[in-house]
Formats: sequence, C-alpha cells, structure tokens
Amino acid sequence: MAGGIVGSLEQPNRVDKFELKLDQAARAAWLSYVGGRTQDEIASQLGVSRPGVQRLLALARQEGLVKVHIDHPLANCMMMSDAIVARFGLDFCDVVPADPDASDGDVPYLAVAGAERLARYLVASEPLTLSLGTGRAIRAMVEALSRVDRPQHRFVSLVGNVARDGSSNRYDGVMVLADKTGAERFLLPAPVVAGSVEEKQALQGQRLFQAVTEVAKQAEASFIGIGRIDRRATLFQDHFISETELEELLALDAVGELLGWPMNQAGEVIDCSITRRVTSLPLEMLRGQSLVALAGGRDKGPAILAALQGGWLKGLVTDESAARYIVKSCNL
Amino acid sequence: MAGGIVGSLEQPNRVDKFELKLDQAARAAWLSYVGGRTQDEIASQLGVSRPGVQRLLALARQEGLVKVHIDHPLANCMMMSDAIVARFGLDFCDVVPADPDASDGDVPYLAVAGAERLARYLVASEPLTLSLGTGRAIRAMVEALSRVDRPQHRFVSLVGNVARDGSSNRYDGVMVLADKTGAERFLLPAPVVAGSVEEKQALQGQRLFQAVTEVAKQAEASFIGIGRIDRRATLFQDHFISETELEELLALDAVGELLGWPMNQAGEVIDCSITRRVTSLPLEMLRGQSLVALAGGRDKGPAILAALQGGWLKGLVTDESAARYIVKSCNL
DNA sequence: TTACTGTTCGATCATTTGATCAATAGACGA
DNA sequence: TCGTCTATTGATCAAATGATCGAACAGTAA
Repeated sequence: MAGGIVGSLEQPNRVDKFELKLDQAARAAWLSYVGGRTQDEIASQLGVSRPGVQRLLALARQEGLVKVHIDHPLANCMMMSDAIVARFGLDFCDVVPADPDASDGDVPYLAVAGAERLARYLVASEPLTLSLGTGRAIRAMVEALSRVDRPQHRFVSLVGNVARDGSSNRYDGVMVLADKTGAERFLLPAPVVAGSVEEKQALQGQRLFQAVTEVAKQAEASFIGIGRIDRRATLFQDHFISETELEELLALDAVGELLGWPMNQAGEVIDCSITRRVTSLPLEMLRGQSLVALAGGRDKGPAILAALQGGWLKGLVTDESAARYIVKSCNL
Repeated sequence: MAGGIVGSLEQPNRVDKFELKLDQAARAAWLSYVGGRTQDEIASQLGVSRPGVQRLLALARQEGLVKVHIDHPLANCMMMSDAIVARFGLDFCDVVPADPDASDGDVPYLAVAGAERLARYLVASEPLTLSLGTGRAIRAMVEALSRVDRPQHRFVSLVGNVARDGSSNRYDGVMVLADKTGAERFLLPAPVVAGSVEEKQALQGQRLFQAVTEVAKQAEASFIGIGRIDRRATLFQDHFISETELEELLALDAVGELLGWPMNQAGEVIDCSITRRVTSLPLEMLRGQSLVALAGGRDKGPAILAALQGGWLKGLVTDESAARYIVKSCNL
C-alpha cells in the first residue's frame, strides 16, 4: 500500500514501514517465545533470513513488546534482591520468602539460605579460614548446616564469646561449626564489650587474643549477624551493655550494630564510650574480606540498611520483609 | 532442619523437596528471562552446575512459572476479533496469530491465550465453580496454566470422562486443573455417548451423576472445545461414535459439536439417534453461564461458525485462520 | 551386608543463537 | 547519469544453549 504516491512526505511512509516491521516483530516474537520455534523455522515462515529474524526479535524486545512474568511468589524476592545488589554493590543478596509466622519464625528460612551460602565455601578442598559473628541467626545457620568432614578448614570468632559474668556466649557458632566439620576452632576469649578501656587494652595485650585476631585477619570470608539498637537488642538483653549505655547509644542515633560496633543511619561507626570498649575486630580490618550478613525481619530493617549504607557488606541474606523495608527506604 | 518429625510420611517430604526445587526454578527463571543472565552466571549464582540450571529452567517452563506475553495488537487479528465480537454479540474474542504449520500446531497458541482467560477467572478470591469440556485444546489450556493455590474453587466436567471401553478420557482437564490449584474436582462418571437410550437414562438416574450435574449447573463459566463432524472428528477417532453413526450425522448436515451435541450450520442441535444418547449437560442448561469456546484451525472454521450462529457462546478463543474463515463467510 | 533399581548429577557434543563484517541496494545530490 | 553515502542484508564465527549419555548416589529388598 505504500506504493501509491511517490512524492508523499517522509513521515507517513516511515511510520507505515515501522508499523509493518513491528507487526512482523510481534509475529516473530510470538513464534519464538510462545511457540518455541527456532529462528530458522521462523525465518522460513516469515520469509526472511535468519539474521533478519534475529533483528526482529531484538526490535521486539527493545520496543517492549515482549513481557515476561515469572509467576511465583519468589519473583518479588528476586526483584528486591537485584535492586539491593545493584544499589549497594554487593556480590549477592539472597531474599528468602517472608515467613508469616512470629518474629523469630523467619530464622529457619534465613538459616537455611545462609547455610547454603556457607556450604558453598565449605566444599572447597583447599584449606579455608572463615570467621563468624554471633547471634541467633548465625547460630541457627550453623545448626541448619549438614555435617561434612572438612578438617582442613579453620573457623574463628570475630566477637568475644564470653559475657561479663564469665558465662560463655550461647549464640556462638564456631563451636558447632567446628564440631560438624572436624575443623580447627579459634575463640575470642573476651566479652563483647569490656568493662573499661583499660580492661580492653589488657585483653588486647594477651597473646591468645592477639593470636586469634591474627587468624581472623586471614579469613577469606565472614558470616555475621546484624543487631538492632533498641530495648530488644541482643546486645542489651544479654547484658553486654547496660541500660544507661543503651540510652547513650540511642541518644547518639545508633540504629544498628555489626560485631558490637554501633552505627548510625549512614552506617558510620559511632565513636562513644562503648565503642572504645568493644573488643571485636575493627570493621575496617574486614574490608578486604567477603563480609556476609545474615538478618531478617521488618524490625531489623533500619539496622540492615545502616550496614548497607556503610558499605561494610559484600553479601546479604535477608527476608522479604526486611528487603521490602530497604527497597522502600531507598526508593528502589 | 528436617530433623524434627521422625515418623513423617513420604508425601510431605516429597512436596517440600518439590517446592524447594520450584523455588530455585523460579529463581533461575527470573535470572534468565528477566535478568537476561547467561546460564553459566546463574549456575554460579545458584551454586549448581550449568546442566542443573537447564533442568531448573525446563521445570519452570513445564510448570508454567514463566509467562510470556506479546504486547502488540496484531492489526489483522484485532480487526477480525472486533468484527466477530460485534457480529455475534460476544463478551470477547481472542484471535491469536495463525500457525502455518500442521493442524494441531496451533494448539499451543490457543492454549496460552485460553489459559490467560481462564486465569482471569481463577484469581478471584471468592469461591468459584467452573466447568470444563474436553478435547486437546482444553487439555492444552489447563496445561499452559501456571500453578496457583486456589483451594476455594471447584471444577466440574461437562462431558463424560470415560470411553465406551472404560478407559478414562485422556483429554480431561479437570484433574490437571484441580491438581494445579488444589481445588475440588467433580468428574462425570459416564461415556460421552451412551450405548443406548436406556443406558443413558440409567446413568442419569445415578445419584453421583445427578450430584455432579447439580454442581455443573452452578458454574459461573464454562470452557469448552468445539468439535468437527467428519472423519477426523475426535468424537469419531476416539470411538465415542461409530462409523455408521458418523455417517448418520453427516447425512443430517451436522458440521460441528459442542460437548458432544451435534449441530447444523445454523447452530441448531440436531435431534437424532445420537443426540438421544449424549450424556453431557444440555446446552440449554448452560445458557445462563459464560460459555467460552476454544478452537482454531481453518478446518474447524465451519464448526466454530455453527457454534457462533447458534448463539451458544459468550467468548471465543481462536486463531487467525479460523477467524478469517468466519469473517469471510459472514461478509464482515 | 550386598545386590539391585530407580533417580539424579555432571561431562560432552550437536544445535541454536547473537554479533561482527563485508557487500549490496537504494537515496540523494551533483 | 554518475558517484557517494547510508541503510539494510546476508555470510561467518564465537558464545550459549539443549540433549544425550555414563557415573554416582540413595533407597529397597533379599
């Protein structure tokens, strides 16, 4: 039909031609994506060459004619995961489906997802050093892991595993993990927060402390939890910090903590009386490692976001509700 | 993780495993189709081998997790669709592009288009009763549908799902659909055409038969195929009717059938020896419902046209070649 | 425990796809 | 009418994909 008027303006012809191409592109796309035909078959059906079909398909995709929808509850998770990875430059971000159950009900999910990540490191046959934080999530993760014989690896705690009263940390994962794999273990013989600056210095002066720190520095990867800073914070509930100290942190706008290091919304470690007494490895020391955090639940959203903002993490295993908070907060 | 229940039956475990696989399949599908990643990248991201990713993608497609929609009004199809809707007072008419290939080559297209229509009913959260006919198209449609959890719905067959020899109908969609949604299913325990009028009456006298019929009457919508009446008719090829019976129908100018009820060009149900033995629900009984037919191919044109002429249909999903026949025949 | 069976997994190969590049046809100005 | 320039086309090759096959594995029964 374009044949008629020779002197016609450029516009109508162009549009017509383009529309025609789009029509054919739609056909090609239909045949390819819905019909599952090969490009050769499509080529002979539409009477164009194979590369021609390729161009049509490219056009169809480019023009947004092809809409793909993954019809599964996880689609959501993947979307958020991708957004978070892109925004914060992570190596990966696993978003597990939200558990409609109670607050700590999502730990199993996280635990399994985290264990899968962890297992991927463990399969390596060459000796590996991994460091672990503490917390329910980390503990659950190592418990979700299946037994594998990996005596060549080493596991080291990044966080002191004794409380102020001398009792040992019930959420330490290193012991369990080392038991499950037959690997070597290195525990940090210190409370998370020392009683005073002097005590911290005394601890850090110990040869054992220094030896463990040295091992931790060599770790290829670290799995840590993310803590909230509020009345329900583990740090507070397990008496690592007192009520006065908690209030001091809240006054300084602390929203979360990594390894006991409190940070503000921007993810900057807050310098305060508590920070000066934290015995864990400085976060800066872990910059070179793959720092993988494991935390979920809507309530932990701000804390997780802070950790991301600070650029501390290389990987994140979280759940749908926390991911949603993060995505919303960043307008992703 | 699985540690809890020792005596757990095989089923739950199986289901769990399957769900887990599906989850991962959805992840893989997302990364592949939406994210455009290569299978190698997905493999390393999910921690499986590349062939593993391939299997996951195959599973995702097979389970209908991946839905592709071509968002372009193919001018031709749309035009014919409009014409048919206007001429026969339908609620809708979907025309999919023709597949120039063999007769049954167009089933996938129809199936996808039909599944989209069906899915629109299924999303309803309030309980819904849908009835289904039989045939390749219907079967393909339910297979193209993605898995959704809709236990509140009910599905009922409009056509007997056993052959004369007692084997069950291979094209029955109710079972598949109910499996995919977890909904209740009601099957018609009868052959399409009874051996004799007495047998039909005996069947209809059964309490089960009456119960299923009662459910079918309550259906909000029905999805049915359209059958030809000739030597290649499903009715004949699957031995629902004998050669003599076929010839009798042809002599009476039958051109098509709905649910086993033969009709002439005008779409009037033909009263004959066969009609008196058809066990399916009378078409009149479905007048109040949304009767959606699914059929395509140039060869089925006359049958489809007859169904339209009879005014039985509220919706039609067909293909370009059948649509062209209809449009031409009616001088639209 | 051992053999068997059914299943799953990963290496390999053929096919399909995407991309580059040279050639050709058409368009425009001289 | 010619020359040149651009847009489009088809050939070629590397990458990615799908499929087959053998091996390892778990589960089962003797």
